[in-house]
Amino acid sequence: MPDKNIPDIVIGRLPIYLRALQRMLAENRHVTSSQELGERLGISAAQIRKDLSQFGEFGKQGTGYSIDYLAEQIRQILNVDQVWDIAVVGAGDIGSAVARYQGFANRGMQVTMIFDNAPSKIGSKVGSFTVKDIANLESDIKRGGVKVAMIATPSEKAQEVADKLLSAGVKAILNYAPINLTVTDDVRVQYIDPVIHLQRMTYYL
Amino acid sequence: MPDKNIPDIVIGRLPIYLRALQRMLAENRHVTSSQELGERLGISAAQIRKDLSQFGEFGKQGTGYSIDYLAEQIRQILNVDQVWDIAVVGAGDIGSAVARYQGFANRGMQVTMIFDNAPSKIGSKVGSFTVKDIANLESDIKRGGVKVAMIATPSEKAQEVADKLLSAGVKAILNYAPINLTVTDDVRVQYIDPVIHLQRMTYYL
DNA sequence: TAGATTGTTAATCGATTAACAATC
DNA sequence: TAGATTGTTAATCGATTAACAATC
Repeated sequence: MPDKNIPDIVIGRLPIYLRALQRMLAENRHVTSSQELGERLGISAAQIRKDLSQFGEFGKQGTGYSIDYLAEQIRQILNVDQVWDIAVVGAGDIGSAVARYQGFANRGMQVTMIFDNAPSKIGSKVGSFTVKDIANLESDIKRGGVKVAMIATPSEKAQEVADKLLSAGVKAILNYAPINLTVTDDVRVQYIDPVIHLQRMTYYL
Repeated sequence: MPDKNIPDIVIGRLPIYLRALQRMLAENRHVTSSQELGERLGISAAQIRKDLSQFGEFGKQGTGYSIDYLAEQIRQILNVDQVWDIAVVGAGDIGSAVARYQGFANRGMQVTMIFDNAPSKIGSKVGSFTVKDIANLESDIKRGGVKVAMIATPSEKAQEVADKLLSAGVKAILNYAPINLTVTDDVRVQYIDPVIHLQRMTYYL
């Protein structure tokens, strides 16, 4: 069954499973079980088995899952058995940190370009990248065939940037600006706002 | 009813509502409705009314919600009508970006200290902060009465840092290291890993 | 008053868990 | 074989939505 409309909440857990599996591999582990994985992640074993069963049968009764094999299967499901090029828009503190971030390696992502609109930044170096002029955003992204972008501009510019990204063909946006974006429904948006996470915790303090 | 065990998923939406309300205020708006808010956020009006009704009656039939008043109520619920001091651990790209981040202002959070273990960084400046020695983490955090921290260290150090934070009395941790933390259950943890968000989107591409 | 929108109830929908036969 | 763990079904649990009386 290639695609029987999997709940998005299940898709959301797959990257978590994958990250844990890659961590286990780094610890030189080769086999795991839904129970062990669940304990590490604070998720029930039944839920992990149910989630995985949406996509196929990846385990063996009695022994569990081959970590290598399961990781590879999840990578294929998530389309991260390839490497996605990412454009970063905004070369301030956050954009620069993200462009230099080492954590994309081996996880199917790589930053390939970074844009800003400030003359003082255009042409300067951020890590190994030369900051590009945001005026060329659409043509550069189109030429590069880039489908994934991260917005790290001030809130006021974020929607405008998003509109340009869409017309350049971007289909997935990770938005660091603390504002909701309006996009066409063939485009995915995810949000990272540390304050949202922090406020969610202070309720309990 | 001060506390009838509100679902965590409801708590998780309150910061989103608050952010949208503050945005509306910045646009000089003074009244809104569950319908308008829902359209902006992609959430049903019924859900917003249901969520809010868990905490009290904040609206007026026929006219909707006073944005100012509702924002203030949500701030009180989330305990962000005060300002929480935050300790940042790790003065690399991410820790430095977070320490300098302007987005905490008026949202109940402020960074007050940043730590690292590298002699080359200790004593140097990150924004207006002088990087402190991680060796003094426990005593500095205890003395400051800090309850909220962000971890921006390499994955290998994150659990060790978390342990120290707990013994220093920290009760809420926002973890940027791509690894699951184990903590006692009086402590809240939230995670930010851009790759998790990106992989969640590439499934659909 | 007429129109609009809340707060809340009941119905629906969807997600999680428990349990177990199958089988490695 | 005996023990362990999967994949899956059915039962439970919880969250969302629809609908509407109350009322501004």
